[in-house]
Amino acid sequence: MTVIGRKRGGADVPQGKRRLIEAGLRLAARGRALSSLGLRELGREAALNPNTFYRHFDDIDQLGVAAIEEVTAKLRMGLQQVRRGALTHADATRGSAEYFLEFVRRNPEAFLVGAREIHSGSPAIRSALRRVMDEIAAEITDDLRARGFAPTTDRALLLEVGTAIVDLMFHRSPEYLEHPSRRRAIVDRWVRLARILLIGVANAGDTADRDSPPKRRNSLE
Amino acid sequence: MTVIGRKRGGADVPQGKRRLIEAGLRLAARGRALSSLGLRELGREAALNPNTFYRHFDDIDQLGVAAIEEVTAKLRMGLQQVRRGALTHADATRGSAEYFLEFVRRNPEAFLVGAREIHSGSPAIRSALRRVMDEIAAEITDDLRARGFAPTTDRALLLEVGTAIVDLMFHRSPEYLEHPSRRRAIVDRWVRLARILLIGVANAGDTADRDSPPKRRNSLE
DNA sequence: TGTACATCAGTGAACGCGCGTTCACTGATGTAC
DNA sequence: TGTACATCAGTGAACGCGCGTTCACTGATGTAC
Repeated sequence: MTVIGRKRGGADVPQGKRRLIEAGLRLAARGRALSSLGLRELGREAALNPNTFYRHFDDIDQLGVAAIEEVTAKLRMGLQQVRRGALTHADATRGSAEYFLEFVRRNPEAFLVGAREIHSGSPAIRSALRRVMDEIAAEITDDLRARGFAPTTDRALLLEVGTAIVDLMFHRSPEYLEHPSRRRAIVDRWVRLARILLIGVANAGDTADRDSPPKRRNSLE
Repeated sequence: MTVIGRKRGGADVPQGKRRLIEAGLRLAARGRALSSLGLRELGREAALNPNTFYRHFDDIDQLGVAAIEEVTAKLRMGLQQVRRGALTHADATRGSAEYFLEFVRRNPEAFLVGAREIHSGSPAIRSALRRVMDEIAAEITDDLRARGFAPTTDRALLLEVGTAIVDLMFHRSPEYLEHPSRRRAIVDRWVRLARILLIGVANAGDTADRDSPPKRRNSLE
């Protein structure tokens, strides 16, 4: 009641702004860079007057940042949901891969854009994306720890491995989305690599800072 | 002498075409997608008449493909050169990382564009990039083999690990280029991850197709 | 409860500019005989 | 060796179109008193 500058009872983001953001994601998912979208093009896609854009943004980069923040918020929420159900019964490696993929499948559009903008976008866009990726990596790491995996290994090292797993999956996810027939093989490969990384870190944790070549440790060969 | 359609005694690529390609790389390295470059803009950057473009290309995508093929050819050549010198004396892991980085440092422009276009570009661009990356991975794999690393491990699995290493380095290379002060730390991280992958594959090669969780194998913990 | 005012999302017309593209041209190099 | 012709990279002027941006407007919602 005494809140100032907050109109329309709680609907924080105006409809037109939402539609422009969604239009941006839709267009960018077709293969275009977010920053290369025209603002008349956006207006058309959103079925809005071209200059409605200026009510909400100063330029397209600003819309890009807003769009990515939508995406990452969505991802973070989706992850929380899926995680509770999927992770209770399954081995950690395959479980991690699959909850990630469930999200990818459910948000192909957002994901194609995200995977693309991680290297292209403005600093703001990139840091928003890195933030979620690091968050997922941290979740994987904590999950492993909670399951008693490699208890003597340095947590920082485990986190690096988690980050590597996320990076590998993230960068290959467009391939996953674009070739449904190869999905099985791609997932198998992810699982294999994740397992190798985990075996590696469990066996190498205590020598990771030394300079001896890895072949010295092939005791099982 | 009897070659038809081959004029000007061997100078295959006309000067203007070269200048346009180089202008494209230069502009794209500043952060723009190759496909978003204007062709008048290219003409300006190349100090050429705008429509000289049409002498050599039908559209900007075609220039993009030509540019990427230049880059990858350069990379392939650079790799061969650097490799001979660098790989004869050094442990395989660090050596591999460093010859890669030497190339990155010497061709920052081409590399920033490459890392960006791997997810954005046209199918032709992407497959050209994947080709070099797979080639590098194969070189790493063969190198490991030649050094007698993990002789009983399936070559295909070793190749997957090599590919993962290349992917990780490739995707993080813009970060490497953009933050000179963090270079040491980034390289150290690459080396650590590569070593973990190699230890992992050496220890896990024979169980990679089974479903047992990795923690069962922590015999060294 | 009513009235007057403020705020703000969205509209429609209009601007000037740079863009992609086409055209007919020039001049240099290579080829035929 | 000379002459006539073909090829092709690069030029300069011109076109019409769509773009980003500005402006003054409308109409709905919220606020003051």
